[in-house]
Amino acid sequence: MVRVESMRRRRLEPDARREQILSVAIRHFGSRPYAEVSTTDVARDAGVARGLVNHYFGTKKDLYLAVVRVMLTVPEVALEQLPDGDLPERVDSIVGYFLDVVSRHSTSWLAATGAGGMAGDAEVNQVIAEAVDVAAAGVLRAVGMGDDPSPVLRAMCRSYVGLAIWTAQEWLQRGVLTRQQVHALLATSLIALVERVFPVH
Amino acid sequence: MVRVESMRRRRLEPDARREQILSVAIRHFGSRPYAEVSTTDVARDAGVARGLVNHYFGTKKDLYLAVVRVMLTVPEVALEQLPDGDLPERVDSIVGYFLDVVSRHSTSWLAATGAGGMAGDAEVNQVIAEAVDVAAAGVLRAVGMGDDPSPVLRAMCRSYVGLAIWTAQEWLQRGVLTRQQVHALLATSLIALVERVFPVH
DNA sequence: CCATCTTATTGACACTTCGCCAATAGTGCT
DNA sequence: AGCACTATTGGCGAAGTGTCAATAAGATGG
Repeated sequence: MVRVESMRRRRLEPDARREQILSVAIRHFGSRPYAEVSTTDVARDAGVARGLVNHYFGTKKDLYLAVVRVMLTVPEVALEQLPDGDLPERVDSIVGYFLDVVSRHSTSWLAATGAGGMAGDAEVNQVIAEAVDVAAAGVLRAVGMGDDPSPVLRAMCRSYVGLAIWTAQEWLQRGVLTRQQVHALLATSLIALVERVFPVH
Repeated sequence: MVRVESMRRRRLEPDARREQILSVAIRHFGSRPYAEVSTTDVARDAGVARGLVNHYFGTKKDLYLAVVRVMLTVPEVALEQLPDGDLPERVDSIVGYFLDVVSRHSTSWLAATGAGGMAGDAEVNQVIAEAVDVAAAGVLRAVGMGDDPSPVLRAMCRSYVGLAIWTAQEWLQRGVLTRQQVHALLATSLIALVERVFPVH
């Protein structure tokens, strides 16, 4: 039952060890809220003394921040793809791509955007806010208004990203909406914003 | 420096004591995330032994649940007011009322919907979900679709409530949008949903 | 192949917070 | 005044976290 590897101390390159601990932490924080994950759990599953976790990541919150950063970098790269065509097509494309990414990494993504038990903390909020900002910029680019957008426009787009996040959570956690319905809701909402709200400001 | 009242033990009716502790807890949880509030803080500010907090509310999470429940009951009653007129008027009315309530109780309300550091917890999520459900029902009633709504319709309306919450946070915390702009965004979004998404399903 | 040096890793200590419970002491009643 | 009820206290034990000197794994040089 006891792993043979744990019988003897094993020395790894700092980068490798850090990566290993991080992956274990991702698995834990992705499946249970912040308060229910102890650094002892992470250390045990990594086959490592608890002190080493602090040595590499500092405090527990710092470890969580590293985890959230990894979880949120996935959606960011997804928005780099720029579609062509008229507005409805581009909106369809960006919404579809968003739903693809979200459904593929559902558990970790839900945990990250839900800020599994650390919402309200200043640093965590900032990391999430930055990711939302990147997503909002991607949306603006997709609808053809990405060139030097005003702060107001960017703020409104952040609100739309909030709608997308909420709707995705509603979709994946409750399971009463179909993907088509979610897609329709997000697409028509975005079109309405672009046509009837953004131009005024 | 030392309060005279604390020199001598003071005996209160259970209801009164519970109410007093709860109000102190609301003030603390409303201004700081969950993890940064200790039951010792609450007990000290209430002029009471820490054990008494547990005696009245059980665990710390239970205390937080009681706080969130109080914070979220305010918006609920606000949605009971039913306006008359055509769709744009009714939408304007419900959005305006929502923004009134939110801005009036901004700090506590933001802390509650942001789940100040306890998101991901099952019980906390359920309390918030119930409040969102009530709000969604109010929105459906306001737009004249409140009679026996389908689960799909209710789910979509929960998404809209999510947009409203998110936008309100953007408005009150970042301060880049004006109230008029927030109002316009939420009103036209709701109208678009009612006219172009809800009918299909 | 052994001695030495670097540093990744450990284990324990101090501190904080939380839930629990027997002991204590207000407060009304006789 | 004395008594009974129970609101309230204070301390104990468990769990978690951050820190740091001590340890040993593995590379390096002779």
